[in-house]
Amino acid sequence: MDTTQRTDQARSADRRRRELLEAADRVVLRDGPGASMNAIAAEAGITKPILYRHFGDKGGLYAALAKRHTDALLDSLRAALDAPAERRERVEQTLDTYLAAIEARPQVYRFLMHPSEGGQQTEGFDVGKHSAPLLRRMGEELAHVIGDRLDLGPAGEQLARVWGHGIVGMMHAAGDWWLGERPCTRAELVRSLADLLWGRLAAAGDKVGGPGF
Amino acid sequence: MDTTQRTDQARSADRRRRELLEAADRVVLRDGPGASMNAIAAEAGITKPILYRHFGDKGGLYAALAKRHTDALLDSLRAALDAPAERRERVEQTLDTYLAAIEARPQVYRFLMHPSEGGQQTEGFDVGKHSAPLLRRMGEELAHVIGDRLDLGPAGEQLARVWGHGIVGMMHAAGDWWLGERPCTRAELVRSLADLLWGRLAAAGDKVGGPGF
DNA sequence: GGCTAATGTTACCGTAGGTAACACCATAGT
DNA sequence: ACTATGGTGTTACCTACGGTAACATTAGCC
Repeated sequence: MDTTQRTDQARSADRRRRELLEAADRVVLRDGPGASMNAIAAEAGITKPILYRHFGDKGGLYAALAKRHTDALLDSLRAALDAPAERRERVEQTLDTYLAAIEARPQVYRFLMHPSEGGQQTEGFDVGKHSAPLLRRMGEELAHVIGDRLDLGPAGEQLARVWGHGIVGMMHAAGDWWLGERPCTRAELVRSLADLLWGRLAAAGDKVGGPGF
Repeated sequence: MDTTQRTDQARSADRRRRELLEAADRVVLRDGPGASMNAIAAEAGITKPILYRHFGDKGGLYAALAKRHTDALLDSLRAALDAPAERRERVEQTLDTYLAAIEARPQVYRFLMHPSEGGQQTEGFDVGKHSAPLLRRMGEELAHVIGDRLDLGPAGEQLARVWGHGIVGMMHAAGDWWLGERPCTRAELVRSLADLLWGRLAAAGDKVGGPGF
């Protein structure tokens, strides 16, 4: 039958695709985001044109690769965001989940955050099109949760989006810096960031003798 | 004399270097971060090897280019950070200064934030080495200001650093998203972010009937 | 058997980063 | 005046990578 045939083919192609993605994963984890298509093909035991048939171009491959990890991380974050606990606890859990993930697999993190892509064709200057999609997705996700659960008045929807992206950016930048310098434990970092979100910056006192802040 | 000679040569080389950087600037602003060394050389009216003699490699050129813009932006931010006003006002001024800068010249911003470099030589996986240096420098700068002026107790130094990088990340991510979607005015964005830093997330009430947050 | 289609290959192209080797021209030293 | 030096500039080349065209090979279906 036509449909079963197409289904079979699709299933086979999907399996192959998964295998290729796993090979690509290994190479990217080993060689970093600069991994070449040749290297990936070699790891998969095949040659370049096959990769191109499956993924179109390097951007396609990397997008597929990123989607897997992004989805996985987003699932973890959703779980933390939905845990039954009070707000502060939940915020800390979410921060910790993210930081634990990037700590456990810095290569994956680096790959996701530094796409280094951006086909430079004719487009005039599409800022925003090139930012790491993971950050955007996390920001939107968080915005959704905030907007759903918090009563923020008339402009609450917009406020939630700003906060979603802002908090994600805070988490990301702090995590990136922390991963590089390791100046404190993960728990301390989580506490510090939660303190920041809880307004401790605004509440802190000026240093005696200082010019004030 | 030897010294005067070397000074003369150095002065000439410096002038040339500045000219080359200005040409590179024009090309990068026109063609985006993917601008080729050939294109830059052509714009400067010379050929590639000269660029390489002056800057070593593309990373060197881009680093020099980035340093100019980064220094300029940091100066603006320092001014806002040092303005005579109360804390909230100063925070808003700083946020606004940054956002006005990226709004005025998105190409420069895009270039600074997306180095897209990372010479893929043998290095094993230096996470943090590849993050945009601008973010790091802004984070350190802010950390310094916070640590200098706020009384944050015994672990204040470390807290200030976390907050510095965190706040800069928040500003960056929110700005990046805002620049792409333009969902509100700059002033509204500034207010929303300042509200977030002032603990409004922690203070907001749960939505009626929701699962709480 | 013969058609189609997927899977695989080799061999190639264009472009970009980077370099080697050579030419030009000023100035300094003798 | 004649050379040596050092900066400026060139052409021509190498390598590596993304991407593609054209050609084998094998499997299933009529």
